[in-house]
Amino acid sequence: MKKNKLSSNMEDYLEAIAVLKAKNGVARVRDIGKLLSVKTSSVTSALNTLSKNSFVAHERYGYVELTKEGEVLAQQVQRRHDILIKFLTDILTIDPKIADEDACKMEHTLSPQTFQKLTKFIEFIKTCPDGQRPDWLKSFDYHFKTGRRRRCKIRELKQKLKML
Amino acid sequence: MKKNKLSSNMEDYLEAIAVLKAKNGVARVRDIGKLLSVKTSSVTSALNTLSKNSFVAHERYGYVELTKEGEVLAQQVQRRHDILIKFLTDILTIDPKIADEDACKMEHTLSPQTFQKLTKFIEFIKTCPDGQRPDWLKSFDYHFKTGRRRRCKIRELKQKLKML
DNA sequence: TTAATATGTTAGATTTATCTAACAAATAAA
DNA sequence: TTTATTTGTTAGATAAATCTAACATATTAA
Repeated sequence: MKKNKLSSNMEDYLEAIAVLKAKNGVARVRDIGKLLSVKTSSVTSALNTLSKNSFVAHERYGYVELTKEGEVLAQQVQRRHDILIKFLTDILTIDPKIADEDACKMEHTLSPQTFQKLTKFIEFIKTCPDGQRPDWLKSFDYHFKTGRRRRCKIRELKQKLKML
Repeated sequence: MKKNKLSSNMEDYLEAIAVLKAKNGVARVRDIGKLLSVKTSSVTSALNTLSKNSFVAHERYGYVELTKEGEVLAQQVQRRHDILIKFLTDILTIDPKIADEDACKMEHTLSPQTFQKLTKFIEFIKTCPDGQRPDWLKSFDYHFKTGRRRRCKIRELKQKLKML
């Protein structure tokens, strides 16, 4: 009983299970519910669906385990979440809590192409060495706060050259 | 019977109505259904909900009209859609069709803070004048395609200065 | 102007995700 | 080891969004 595409909701449960295992060593129904802000009965219900599709292994009253497949999928979701968080916090400087909420909304549905380009874009902007070329992030921060642009080093250097 | 917060789904219907009115002058049930890829019965059902909440005015077998409130909300959604499209196509150079799909997924739920920062960010990057400071978009495109960075004008100018 | 076609509506079923309330099992405390 | 508390499950209800199929109204064409 496999499925190639889980709902955003089911992906959320997988992700929550992975997060809890990483944090506490085990994932319990109660904690999954707390993390996702749903009642435990909703968790049980979701786990039944995920079990039928072989993404989790769960016996009554036991801890929740991810299958190999479940783990792979959870990791994919987490990777996408991380990319989004990085963009939102490091580049747009969104508050961490809001960034996390926004990332949760996007992580399930955005196209692979967008994730790929976004990854490259982040890497491109963040590895921009200060001094060697202008520091985009600082420039953007300055622009966001003041509405103005920072002084342009290239132009100034060109001026100097001319004067010599 | 007002509501302060419509579901993403209902916002989609409002947006579709606005798009059709702009394009064809009128919005018909059939065309709304086509645009959103749902059956006309689903549209009728949605219009009932929107009517009850005073976002549309719709009499049986007639054209669909937005109320003042509906129009305001539709415009807000469209504005958010445009911001996202601009970022995805102009900066990340995502294919227009995919960009549109992705924008549709984000436009209803992202935080105001993210939209605000994103708007500024786009403006900041796009008004970067070529020659005066490095053209970020071209540099990113080069980096995305080759994995390398373009030559650094500042460093070269500094070298020249030293040599003199 | 009637018949054919297109469009819109209604009723009722289905799916997904949630909830409450009653119950069952496991764990902790007395 | 009983009792109390916490945790997990089940059954059944609810809400949103969709669908199909039958029907109603408009529009177009003969």
